[in-house]
Amino acid sequence: MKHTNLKQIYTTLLNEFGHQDWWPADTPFEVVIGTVLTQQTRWTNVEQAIANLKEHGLLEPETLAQAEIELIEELVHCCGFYRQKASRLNNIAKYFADKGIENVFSVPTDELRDEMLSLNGVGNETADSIVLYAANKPKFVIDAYTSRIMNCLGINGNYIRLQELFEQELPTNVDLYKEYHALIVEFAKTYCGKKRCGECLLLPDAAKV
DNA sequence: CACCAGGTTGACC
DNA sequence: GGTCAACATGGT
Repeated sequence: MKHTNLKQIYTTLLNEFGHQDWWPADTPFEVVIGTVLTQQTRWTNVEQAIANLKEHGLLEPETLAQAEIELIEELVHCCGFYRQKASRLNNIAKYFADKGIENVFSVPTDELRDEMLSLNGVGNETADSIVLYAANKPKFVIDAYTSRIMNCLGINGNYIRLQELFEQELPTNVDLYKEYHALIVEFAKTYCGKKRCGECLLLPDAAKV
């Protein structure tokens, strides 16, 4: 079994890129909306869609839940997959409007994760992003970049396996989880293309123990 | 013009 | 458990 030095890698990334301070949003519910909109989509497009929703006062569970699907489709069109995203957002808004966002978030971490997973359009990464960045509970977010980098370092495994690896090797800390995931994304966007794998500045720190 | 983006789902093996 | 097409716009 291979080992990595995930703490060392974190330090390297932080020194290289500085604090990312994710997730950019005014409210927790805006984070929830963002997690769905950003699926397979550039963040600049998400910002536009969020601005559109905000203009129409649809960045709250109650109003978004009652909005016309056609209008939501129009506002999130720039994010792609706009039909499914519109209906999923509307459905998610109904869930939060019905339960109350404070109530939704005031359950134990794993319970919240399961609740989010039960919503259509919310898979592993989106559920964990909501748990971590909207509810401020400790769940390490794995994404395609993280998997790619770990594979690059010789660590393979499915989502849960990689998540357990990070959560076991790192101290349970919300701010650390937030910053680490953000740093991985910023690093990978520049240095780890799907086909390209440039000189990896992580390799020295990822050496086997 | 081809490829990719801060994925998820349902069908199938 | 894993793989795959479908979902769709916008940037390089």
